[in-house]
Amino acid sequence: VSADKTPTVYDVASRAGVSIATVSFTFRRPERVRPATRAAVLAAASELGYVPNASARGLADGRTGALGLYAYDFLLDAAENVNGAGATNGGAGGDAADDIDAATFPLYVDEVQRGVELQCWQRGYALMLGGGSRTSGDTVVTDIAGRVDGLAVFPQTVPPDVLDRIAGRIPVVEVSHAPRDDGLHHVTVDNAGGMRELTRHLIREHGLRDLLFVGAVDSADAAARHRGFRAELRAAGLGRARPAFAHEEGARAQARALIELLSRSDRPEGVVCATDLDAIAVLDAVAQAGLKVPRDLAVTGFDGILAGRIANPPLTTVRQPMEQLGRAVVDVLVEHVGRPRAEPVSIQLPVRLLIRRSCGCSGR
Amino acid sequence: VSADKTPTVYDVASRAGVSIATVSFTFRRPERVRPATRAAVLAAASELGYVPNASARGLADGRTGALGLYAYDFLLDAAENVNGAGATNGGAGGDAADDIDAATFPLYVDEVQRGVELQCWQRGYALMLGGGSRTSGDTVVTDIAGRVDGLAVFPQTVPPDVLDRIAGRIPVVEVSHAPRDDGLHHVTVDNAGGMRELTRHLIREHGLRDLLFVGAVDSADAAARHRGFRAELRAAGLGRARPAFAHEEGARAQARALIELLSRSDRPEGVVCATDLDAIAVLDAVAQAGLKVPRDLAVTGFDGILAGRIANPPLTTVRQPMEQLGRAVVDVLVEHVGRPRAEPVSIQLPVRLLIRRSCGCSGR
DNA sequence: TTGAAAGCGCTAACAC
DNA sequence: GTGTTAGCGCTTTCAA
Repeated sequence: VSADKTPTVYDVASRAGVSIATVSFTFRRPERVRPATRAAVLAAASELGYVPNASARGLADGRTGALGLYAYDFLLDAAENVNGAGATNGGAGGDAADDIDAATFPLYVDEVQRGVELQCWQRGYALMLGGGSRTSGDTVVTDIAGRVDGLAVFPQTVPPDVLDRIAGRIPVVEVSHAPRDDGLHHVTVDNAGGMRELTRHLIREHGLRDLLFVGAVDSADAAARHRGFRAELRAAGLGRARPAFAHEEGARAQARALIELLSRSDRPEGVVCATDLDAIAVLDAVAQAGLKVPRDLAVTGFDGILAGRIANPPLTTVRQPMEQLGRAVVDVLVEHVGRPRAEPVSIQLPVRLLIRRSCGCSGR
Repeated sequence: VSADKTPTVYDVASRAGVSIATVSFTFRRPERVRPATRAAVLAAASELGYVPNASARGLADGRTGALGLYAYDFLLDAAENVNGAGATNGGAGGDAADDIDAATFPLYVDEVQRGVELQCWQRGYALMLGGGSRTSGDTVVTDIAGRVDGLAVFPQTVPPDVLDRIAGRIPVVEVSHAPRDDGLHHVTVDNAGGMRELTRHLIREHGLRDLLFVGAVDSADAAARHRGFRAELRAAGLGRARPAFAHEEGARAQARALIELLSRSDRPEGVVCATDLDAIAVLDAVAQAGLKVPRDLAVTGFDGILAGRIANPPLTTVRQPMEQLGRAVVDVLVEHVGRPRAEPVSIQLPVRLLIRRSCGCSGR
């Protein structure tokens, strides 16, 4: 029944005895084709095993019907970092090598990605996932930008000028980043507010006064959290906070420094971390320093990833609505398809305090 | 500097004072262009903010540079099913509503997908994720098939005739399905062998003789597991096994029936499940029947998902190398790009027994 | 080394 | 309601 080449509209048309326009209409605007004709076309298509070529379609109508998410090498990075941190902590312990490692998956980005996927299906879009590594340069993100109607990127993942160029072509949203005047759309969460609430909990409910902030504040998100932390200290009259602790020399060096710090008699009463992953590393350091959480000090995270929940003790943290974040990203993109340089939109989602046990509460 | 339309090769060419062919060559075969010319083109491209149109490229050279993974509505389905089963079991318990639910994510498919992603990046391909729901019909999968150079699908996700049609156009691999004569590539694991090993463990190490198999055997995978189970019983001289237990009326009905069955005095000594998710549901039923695992009976799973590891007690199971599976899928696809009707390839990956506590062992 | 030109498969005016 | 036809932006012979 079939030729050797993959069938096109022309093949279907000639087999059905109609023009290619009619074939096209049959698929795009069925109601404009007489039922009998439509049936004939469909029959021919099915007999030939016709599969429309999306490239051709995209070229012709200027839309691809897909949204893009640039994943960078977060996944690979994450795996390395976590291993480096020696995160064998966590109540679940480590199974044999090839068992799933909750400290690696799912992470924050994975949950956001899931939200993006779900919402894409719902809005009738396909999702183009692109992944780069540090070595792949800008070609990958540009490449995926060339194949979608809208693109989502995580911050610090793509050079600003590259993003700007892409934003001139399709809508771009920067996930999880405070609005800034870069012509991109932004979807983020209330980092500062969440951190204030968490810090307040530590101060009011647990009477802690000497708190240390741990984690790099190199991203806008982390900076906002640090800001919220300090603001709340100030509000409580605890102005003279220790400087934020972070070690650039890598996870191992940071761990050592942390252990050293915690072993001193003037160790803080609580450690407030920029992320759950940071907190899990701290939990590890605390254990290595021969101390117990929350007995000897409180430790808190930020994000609400699974690893924090199965950590030992379970991490008190601030939960980000990651799936919602992902869904919101898609909504913004879909709303702006075809209008690349439209007025940038900013959405901020609320966060929620998740009281577990690492702060000293007796909850779960 | 810029016009209002997104720049094309023509714009770049005219700005650089060359032909479009030279622009194209500059990107595709830089070595064939004189350095000075190349530099001029690159400069023009960058000034204009040129982003190549992937649709046009795909149309012209017949390749999209992307691989596809059709996800169906596994994710949505899973969420529903699990909730329906009332799987509030598991040691981690349930946090507030918007916390992550380990019984929902990551599941088997999520881990495989992750392997697919990782390997796609590595091989220089983008990944097109398509998701359908029962209502979306075949259009979605056909649509994504039309935009990629190779497609991976989970079994029972796409009607055979649709798959066959697609396979005539691009290579298709059916993930996690025993080879069958359908012209598709297959990547699967040693389901029967893994289940035999697990069953043997129960019989030899724990002296169990009255084992019940729980779970639908409607998929080839599950069928292979059931086969392995029975084979091992037979080998141990325990031929008269109970019939496999599964309830079509939905998770709730199955739970009720299970509780009823377990409450009887002639309850089995062990329940061998087709999947971890099944096992977690059984754990739940056991608890509701007022019994304790493994004291009153053993329960085992299959897959090795995270939820089983943080279940209470931790699930003894057979771990599938899911990430590897995903990577293998990509490799097969990449190897066959451009050769849709090539000889089908079959790959079977080994599995590994994961002894935890639900079988009665004292391990972790 | 570079340019001219012929498509790739489909969509959407526009004409009939 | 259906057919004709002009592109969509890029790749790739083939000539120059």
